[in-house]
Formats: sequence, C-alpha cells, structure tokens
Amino acid sequence: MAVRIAANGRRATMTDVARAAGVSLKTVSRFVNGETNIDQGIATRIAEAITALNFRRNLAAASIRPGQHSQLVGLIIEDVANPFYAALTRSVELGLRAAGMLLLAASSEEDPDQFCRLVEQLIERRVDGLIVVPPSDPGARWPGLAREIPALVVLDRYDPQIIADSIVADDEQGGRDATALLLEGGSRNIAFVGEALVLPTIASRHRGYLSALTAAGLRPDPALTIDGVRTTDEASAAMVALLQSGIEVDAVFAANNRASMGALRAFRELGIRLAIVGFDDFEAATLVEPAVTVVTHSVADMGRLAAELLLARVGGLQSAPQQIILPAITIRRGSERSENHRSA
Amino acid sequence: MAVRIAANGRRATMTDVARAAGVSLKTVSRFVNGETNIDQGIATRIAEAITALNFRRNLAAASIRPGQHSQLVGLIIEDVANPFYAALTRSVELGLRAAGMLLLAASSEEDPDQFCRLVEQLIERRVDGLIVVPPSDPGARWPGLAREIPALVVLDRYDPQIIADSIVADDEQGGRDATALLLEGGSRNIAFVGEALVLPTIASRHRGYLSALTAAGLRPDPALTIDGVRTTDEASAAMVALLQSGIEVDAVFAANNRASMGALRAFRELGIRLAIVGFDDFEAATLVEPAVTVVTHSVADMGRLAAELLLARVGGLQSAPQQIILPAITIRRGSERSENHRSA
DNA sequence: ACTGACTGAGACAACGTTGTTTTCAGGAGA
DNA sequence: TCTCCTGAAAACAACGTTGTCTCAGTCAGT
Repeated sequence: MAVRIAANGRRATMTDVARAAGVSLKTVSRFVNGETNIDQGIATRIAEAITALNFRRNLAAASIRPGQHSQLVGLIIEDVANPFYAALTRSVELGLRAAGMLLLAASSEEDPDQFCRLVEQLIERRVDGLIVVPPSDPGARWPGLAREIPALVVLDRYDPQIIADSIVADDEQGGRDATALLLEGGSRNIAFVGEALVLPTIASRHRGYLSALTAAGLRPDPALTIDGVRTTDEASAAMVALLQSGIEVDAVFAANNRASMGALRAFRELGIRLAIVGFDDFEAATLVEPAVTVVTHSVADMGRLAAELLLARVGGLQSAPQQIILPAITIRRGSERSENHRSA
Repeated sequence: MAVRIAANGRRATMTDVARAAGVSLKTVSRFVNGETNIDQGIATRIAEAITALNFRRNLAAASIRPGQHSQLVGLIIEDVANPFYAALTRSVELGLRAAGMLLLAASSEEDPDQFCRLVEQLIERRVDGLIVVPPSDPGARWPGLAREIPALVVLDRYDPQIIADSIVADDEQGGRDATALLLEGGSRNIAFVGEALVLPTIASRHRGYLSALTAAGLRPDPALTIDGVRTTDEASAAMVALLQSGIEVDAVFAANNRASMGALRAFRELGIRLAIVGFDDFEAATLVEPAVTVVTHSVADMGRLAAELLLARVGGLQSAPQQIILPAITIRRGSERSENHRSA
C-alpha cells in the first residue's frame, strides 16, 4: 500500500487540534460537539486546524464514558442471504439511519451457540440495543443474556420468558387464510410444505392450515404435512417425492418463500402445476403462470417498527414491554384456483 | 421494562472484579487476556468474581489505545435488499467470522453523499478496514477519504485513482458469452436491458454484448439497448414498451438479476416467451419453463476473497494493491435457444 | 464605582482498559 | 549470611474523549 494516512501514521487527536489552534483541548471538544458558547474567532481557528490536520473524532473513545450511547445497534437474524431477512435488514437500517445509528449485522444460522456467542460479542461491544430473530431453540443462556441487553426487540418469535418488546406476524391467521383460499378455489387435498414445526412461526401457520381444514369439515391427513425442509432444494425434493408417492394431492400451502420456490420447481420438474398459495411474498411470484397468490405481512413495517421501538427504548421509554402483531395480508394472483391447473 | 441489568445499573468493570477477588486491576486484565503468569488460586478467585458480577469486557474501551484493533469491519453496498448484495454480505460475514470480526453493514443507495457520509461515520468508529462497492459516481471526497481507511477492498469497480485492493468480475467476457449463446441459439435481434451504462459493470457487459454482435457480423441496433432501469418494475415496463413498439426483437440479454426478472415478467404479461440469457444467477431462474440460462461469477468467492484480503491487510500485509478478476461462468438451462419460444 | 450575574475558556479528573515500570517475596548460589 | 535472580502482582501512566469545576473578564443595574 502506498500513501495511506491511517495505516502507520497516527491520526490527529483533539489534543493535536488544540495545540494547532492554540486553545485548550476542552474548547475543541466544545466546538466539535456544537456547543454554542464559543468565540467566533476561536471557532474559525479550530475549524481551520481540524481541516488542516484532517481530524476525525474517535467515537469509540467518546462512548466509553458510562451513560454515553455507542450509537451502535446489533441485528441478529437467521441468514442475511435469505431475501426475507435481507428485506428486513434493509428496513431496520432505514429506520435507524435518521438517528445516526450504525447497524452491526450478524447471522445466527439457527444455531444456539452461534447465536449466544454473537449476543455476547455485541454486549461486549456495548451496543445500545439489539434487534433479534432468535433461533427456535435459543439455548439455555439466552434468557440470562437477554436481561443484560439495554434495549431489546424480538422479531418473529414471542417468548413470555424474555422481557422485551416483540413484533410477530399473525401467522395462524395467515395459515388459515391461505388454506381457505385453496379450499374456495376448489382444492380438497391440500399439502403443507415448510420448515421444522418446532419453529414457532411455522407451527402457527400449520395450526392455521389445520383449523381451516377442520372448519371446512375435512379431516387433515398427516401424510400431507411435509415439515423440516430448510432450503429450496430440500423443499423441491420433498415435493417431488410426495407427488410421486401416489398420495392424492391437488394443492399446496407453502409455509415460507423457500418452500414456495421449491414447490414451483418441483411442479416444473414433473411438468405439472397444482394450485398453490405461499406464505411470504417473493419476487419470483409474478414470474410464473399463473402468478402465485401469497399471504404475507409487511416486512418493511416489521423492520421500521422494530427500529422505532428500539430507538424509543434507547431514548428512555420505560413502559411495559409491547407485543405487536402484524396482520396477515392476502395478495391474490390466480394460483389459488384449481381449475387453472392439471392435477397430478 | 422490568429487571434489566444493563439499563440503569452500571455494568461491573474490571475494577469491580479486582475488588471482589481481592487482587489488583491489572491482574484481572492479565487473566481476561489469557496471559499465563497467574497463580492458580488467584485465577480461580478472579474467575469466580467474574461469574458472580457478570463481568463483560468493554471492547470499545479496550480498543481506544492506538495500535489496538477495533475488530470492526465496515461493508458499504448499494442495497442489502438486493439478493446479489445480500449474498455478498453473507459471504463477507462468513469470511470475517473466524477472525472474530464484526460487520457494520450499510447501504449507499448509489448516492455519493450518503456513501461518503457512511465512510466518514465508519472512519470515526475506527473500523479496522472497509469493503465497499462505491456508487458509479462516488463523489469528489471519495479519493481523499479512501486514503484515510486503514485497509480497503473495493468490489465490482476498478478505479486506478484509488489505492486499494479490488475484486471485479470479468463483465465484458460475461456479456460476450451471454450474447454469443443467444446467437448460437438462433437469435439475431438481441435486446440489451440493464441499469445505467454509467455503471462500470453494466458498461463492460454492454461492451461484451456489442463485441459479440460485431464478431458475428451483425450491426448492433442502438434501439435495442435499454439502459437506466433500476428495479424489476422499471425493467418489466421498459421491456413491455419495447416489445410493443414494433421493433423486431427475438431475444434478450438481461444485464443483471433485476433486469432478468423484469424481462420474464414482461414476457408473462404479454403472453410470449423469447430467448433470454441473464447476468447474475437468481433463485427464480429455475422456476420458469424453460429455465433461464445465466452468466455469472461466484458471489461467494468475491465475498470470501474480499474478507481474506482485508484480513491480510489488517494483519499488516504491505504488498502492492492487488486486482483480482473473477471469471465469468455460464450456467446453461435452456432459455438461450430460440426454437423453444414463440416470437413476438 | 461597586456588586452580581453572566460568558467564554482552561484545568482537572474520569471513563474502562492495557503497556510499562516497579515492588516484593522466595529460592539458589557464593 | 548476603547477594542475585526469577516470577508474580501491584502501581502508574496512557489512550481520546467529555463532565465538572474554576477563573478571569465583561456588562448591566444600583
């Protein structure tokens, strides 16, 4: 590396600026922090010295004093590469931006150890707060760790053991809506595909699915529930297996975006197309014919609300923990009707 | 909020631990930092005090000493919500994880001001290094700022003015490959759809497109180049407009994932399906019939290499800036052949 | 002209940690 | 017995910043 200011040579500090401007250290601090009681002439000299020395405040040093905020917020999700979490990260970032907060983003990969390690690392970094989507099993240390976090917002999971604000989607209602749409569309043998049922969100969606079936006077067939598929590939393989098993299936409720894409890929591989409704919207939903009807909630709202709540807590809001439930939204695009499709 | 350790009550410091264990502050520091010359009995007492007081090292305080690393790395991309950047973020995170580094992620939205503000904020936070995808116009302040960054890796753009390691994809070759595939597939009137041509990556892909056409003895028609479309919606609208304009088009080279999805959506809206090859792979590529052939580079490699390079620089590597060019990879899936499709 | 309030600026200590220097106890060698 | 050495632990200073306190001027009101 050639000329690189910061690499070897020390950065200028406030002391350097003070010396250059011929004033005291504290006066520079006052200037930098925008305090008003500063003589015009001195202010100018300080400003010039700052430019000349290319001074930049050291925020890490400024924030070690207790009571000082670090202006850092941690976000722990399952995996940034998942479009759902990517969108969430984005909206959280937007919500925090105005407050000048920076986002420390990390992926837990649904691993309790990894998750707790990250939480500890973020606590050591003295983040002002944390927004997390805990793994389905967050590990025994989590409740203790949670109480150490100055401000905590839990997304997508509600755990009465944890003292925190939480924002969840109305998953059960969404599952019910999705299944009802397929029933109205003329399907009777509706399969459920999704991740592990130990995940609270997936479990709720599954409950909604079952309750819609029962409400329609049907008896749910356990063979039609495929759970534990985590990736698009797994979902597609599992769907292919089900469709080739001889069990009668005329529609699919896919419990998340990966499952939806997996199901669509399975249809394509087998050259068929069943009625389908997915949970969570995904960009590809409008790329296939017929376009995929989805039940979803606003990820943008979830991220924005999480950021707002967190900022309020950091700002000192002391009220009891809030639990926000985001409504399920249906976006009809056609794929819920069975008459459009060939059956398996 | 109910019982919340960190909210009001001070956290325990090393001094508290020292007092509780009946040793000096420095001895606790030695213990925490894993130094060896510590009496077994004293070590036990310190360990107990740490557990009892729930002490956690304050990394911000530890890192203010010059020469100390902050263990923080900044990542500035265009937009985390874009699947391409989400995957990049993920692989960078993975590459940094082993080194215990945390990732400060931020989106520039292709805005020079926003970009430079973020860079400054990250410098003030004393990150050990920065991995950035600069906006097409990074602003006049960027070259100066770049020299202040202890370790810098620039992705997706090469700018000789900036002293930094860089990793770019072989965009021109990729554009040439994509276009050649469509020509081999029997198409002659190939449209180009993509973001603004001022973006260096898009410009290179466009150059590749033009050179493949000329190499095949065709004269590129400027009316077939649609640039400046940033979102899937814009791409789809622009494609619809082109296809309805009466200009003859029998294939599309989509210069990024958004453009690909936009083109597919346009096909669906108009009920047609032309030959298509996209740049950048995307999950939905295998959901449509025929599946979409893409030219791409390994995003995982790019992120991993960026993290490795950065860590090496942080570790003190002094060699001349490296420029890494990732090869273009073709994934044939069928959509490049025109015989599969109805023409417009 | 004298008092009191006010204003701008500097001195000092503190934040929580780590590098450096000093102290002290115990043991080996003369 | 005295010195020298070794190693563990303490004391001290430093990192870059901000809060508190103090001090010297200035200016208005009597």
